[in-house]
Amino acid sequence: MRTLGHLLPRPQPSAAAAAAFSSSPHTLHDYNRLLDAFARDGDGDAALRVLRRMRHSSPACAPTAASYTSAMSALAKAGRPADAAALFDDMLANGVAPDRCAFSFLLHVYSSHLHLPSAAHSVLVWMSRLGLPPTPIDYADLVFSFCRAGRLPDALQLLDEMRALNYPLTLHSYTPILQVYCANADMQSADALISSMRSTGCHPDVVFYNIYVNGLCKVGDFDAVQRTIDESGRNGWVPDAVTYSTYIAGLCRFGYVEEALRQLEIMVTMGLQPTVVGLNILLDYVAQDLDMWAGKEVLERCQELGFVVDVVTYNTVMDHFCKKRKWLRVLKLFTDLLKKPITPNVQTCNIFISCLCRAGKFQFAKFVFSSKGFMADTVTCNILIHAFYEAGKEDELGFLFADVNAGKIAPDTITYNTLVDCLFRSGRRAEAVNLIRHIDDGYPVEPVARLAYWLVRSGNVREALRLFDDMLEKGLLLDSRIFANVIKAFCRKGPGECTEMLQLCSVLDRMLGIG
DNA sequence: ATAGGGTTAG
Repeated sequence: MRTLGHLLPRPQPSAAAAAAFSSSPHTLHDYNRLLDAFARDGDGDAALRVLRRMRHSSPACAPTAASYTSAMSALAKAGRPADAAALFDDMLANGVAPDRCAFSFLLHVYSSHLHLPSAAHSVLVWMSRLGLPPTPIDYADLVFSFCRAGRLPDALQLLDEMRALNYPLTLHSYTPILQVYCANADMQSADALISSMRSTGCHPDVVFYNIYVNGLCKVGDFDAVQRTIDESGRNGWVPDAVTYSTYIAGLCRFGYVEEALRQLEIMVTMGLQPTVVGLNILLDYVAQDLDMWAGKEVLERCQELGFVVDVVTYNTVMDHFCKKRKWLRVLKLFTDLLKKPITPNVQTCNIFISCLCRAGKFQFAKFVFSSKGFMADTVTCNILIHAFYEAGKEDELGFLFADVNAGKIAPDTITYNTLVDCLFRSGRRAEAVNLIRHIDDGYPVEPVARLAYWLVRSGNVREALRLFDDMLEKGLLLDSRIFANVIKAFCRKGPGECTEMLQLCSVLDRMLGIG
């Protein structure tokens, strides 16, 4: 293995780009088809170029609302939703009247991409006033957006407005509401929602019930799950692979692995294949309890049963072998994976690097890190720091910090936490303090809290106080997590109880600015 | 034909 270049997905050449070069569009229809293709590809720049060309070619071919909407779609798909929203303003400035689709798309961008439900709501009001009635999808988009923003009352009010306008309430408007109830483990409200829907003739479908089943699983009410599945025929829906996969994953999470495997059999005899995701969760949990690795290779068994596996399946299994210190298994899986039409992702490489470090193969880990085509990310960085410190090889980390200093890898909170822990464990107290003092964002809470813990535990209370004083002087507030760690550290010093209550109290007074 | 449903690395 000389290069890992083939590990990374290559950007696909744009079909639309090819079309653009092979034939020169002249009519509006041609241009709009081209824009549609760029929208599918998510090529925002190309779409903007087409718009410019339409305006400036001779004879000019003025873009219509449909042209702008396609270009907005291309920008949104390219991860540039703000540019998409700005293009709507361009359209207005160019005297093009937006049609219903343009408004709908703007609403979608505000609600789903920019997470601005209030802005999306004003689009809804705006288009309604212009006599362009919002579609059920627009309403569902907006309900979803309110719910995701944690604004359930606004979402419910929107449903009331729809009822007042005699607007048909679709399943898609109810689904986000159910999600909120389930996320809050409020299954009573979920039940009430379902009965009120049924009474108005809106019957939930599989997806809706799958969300409901997921909610029941989260609270561990498996009797209700079984009941829901048993009554499905009467309620006009058919459980699918996701229903069972959700059920099975839920059972696994509560440790009912035997029952999970039983449900897997039921599911297979019903002619349903587990979804990849469901299979991955199952493998993840089963691996912890049963020693099913010892016998037959699990992935081979999965393939015999015709189960579809993906990169996450491989990652999951590799990680479990790695934790069980079966290095050769991991290596075999990794090389098997490279032979398959499955593309490894960053996680695959990170699991592999983590495995190499645990196995003590630091040179190999470094080699993979610097292989062409392997893009190290923050997690890679954190794995390496932890592993090299653990092995007392921190002096060899230069290769990593070179990339961090060059801005190729951005450290995050976990990086700083890890560094604080590692520096302290290797007796480099001053370096740990220095690190935290010089982070660009300025004293991030978690690393500071960790540092405070270490300082107090190692008897350097004065050093901790100096740190807090500096923070207070800079106008920073001491987060409750910092207080919690200081208290924890003091109370850990003596067996059972805090032996230095007076000192703790005076430190807390100082932190509160009352000492 | 179209929106909404589970998962992996530190």
